[in-house]
Amino acid sequence: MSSQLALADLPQIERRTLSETAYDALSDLLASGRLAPGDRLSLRQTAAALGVSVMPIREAVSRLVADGALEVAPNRAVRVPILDAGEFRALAETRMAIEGLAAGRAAERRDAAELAAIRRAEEAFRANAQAPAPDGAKAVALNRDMHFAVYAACGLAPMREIIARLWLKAGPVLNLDLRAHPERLQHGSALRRHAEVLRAVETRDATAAAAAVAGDIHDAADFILSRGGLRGAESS
Amino acid sequence: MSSQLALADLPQIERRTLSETAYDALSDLLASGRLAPGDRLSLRQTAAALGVSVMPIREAVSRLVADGALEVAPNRAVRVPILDAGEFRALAETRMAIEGLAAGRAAERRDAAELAAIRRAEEAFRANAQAPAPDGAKAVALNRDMHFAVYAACGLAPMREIIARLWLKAGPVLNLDLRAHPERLQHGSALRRHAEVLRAVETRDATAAAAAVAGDIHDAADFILSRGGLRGAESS
DNA sequence: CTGCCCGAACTGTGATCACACATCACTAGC
DNA sequence: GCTAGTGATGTGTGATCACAGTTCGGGCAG
Repeated sequence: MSSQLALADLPQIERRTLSETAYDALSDLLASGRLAPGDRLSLRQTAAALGVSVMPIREAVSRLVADGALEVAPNRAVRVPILDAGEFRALAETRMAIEGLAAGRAAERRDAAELAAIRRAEEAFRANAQAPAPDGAKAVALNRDMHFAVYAACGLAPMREIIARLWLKAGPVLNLDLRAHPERLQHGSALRRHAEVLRAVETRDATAAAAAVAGDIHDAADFILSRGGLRGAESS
Repeated sequence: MSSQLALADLPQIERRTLSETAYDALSDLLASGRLAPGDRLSLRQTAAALGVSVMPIREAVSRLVADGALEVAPNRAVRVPILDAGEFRALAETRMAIEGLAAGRAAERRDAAELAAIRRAEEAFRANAQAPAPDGAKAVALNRDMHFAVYAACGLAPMREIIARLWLKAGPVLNLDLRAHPERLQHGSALRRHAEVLRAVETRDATAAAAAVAGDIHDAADFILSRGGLRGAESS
């Protein structure tokens, strides 16, 4: 029957639950640094803000708590975790190890299309950073795009999920600062590190790619730590 | 006041929500392989089995879904994911990379107490495996204890959480088989690999520790893949 | 003016109900 | 006899209500 052909062209109707939408919305807030460490979150208030009942919010929040991106205090208050210097350092070291691993694999296995995507992401980040007035919020998103363009080429889906979760935990600490002071993009090392990553991926140099990504993470973490905004922080 | 001293000795009352308890119960079922890939899970039935309402179960299940330990089919049915050969291989490779990393760090940083704990875990696993009639369920638990005794010595809390999540995803596939055929413990390579891990940690040989853990994971994954129980599986 | 205390408002947790949808057995129609 | 439609049953999802606990501010006593 000809109708079969017409039906085959129909796009699948996407079935998203409100919980997923709420999870995405809160994730975005956390990853972009619009929720700062220590900020409290009320189920009812966020439910009202998103125009839904508390149920979808509960599920979204409980997932984020499981990810470590949010925490429930013994008082049962939900808030963005405040990392002390030691926890932040451990998180940064974990990221350096795992994201370095992923970048190394990406350098070895990437194909032409993936390389092109990484190159585009690097260019976009550079264009914004070198602009007369860099956009902090945009820089956060473009930085994320650049990193995940690399990790997408590593060929391991579980690895990408793990890294996404790590970013959820580190996002509030890292990006709050970047949003507030986008000018450090121009003097910071991110630009140079990204160029190193791109070059290593181009030449299939796994060791260099891992070192460049680890260096990028290390520099950013060092900057945050030296600024001393964390509880119990001491420089280096 | 002397009552202050007496009060200080009181252990903290643990405030566990029903959701957490349910999560632990389901995690245990998954990690030990008592829930097999493809098994369906009904919220109402499990709620009745645990003697609670569906609410705590919903939160527990949604967390496990977020971890990838469960999945909701487009039909909205909750079930244990059925990994095809490619997915299983990617998961195994990710585990080899990350758990190898953790083992390497553990070998470098372990202190005497951690070494002793690892040694005890290795002995316990060996004792059960070399018994006339090895206990499959016990072997699963002891194998887990051995691995996590090593990872606990790596000094990075986020790394341990990541590995725990990976085990949740791989558990049903790996341990279902081991529970059914515990006799392969006697001929399998797990015993030898564990001894290699212990030796490497004793001598602080990071490279050897990483290789031994990766080898252990590789051998188990290879065995599962060669057995061909996975969709789209071909040997090696 | 300062300290304590009590109560109102809010928090997350859990139970219960309502709803749209999927599945499957069964039956009426070809 | 076989297919398509129909109903009952069970599913996850979402809303609403009830409750114990916390927090915070206003008012009373010192």
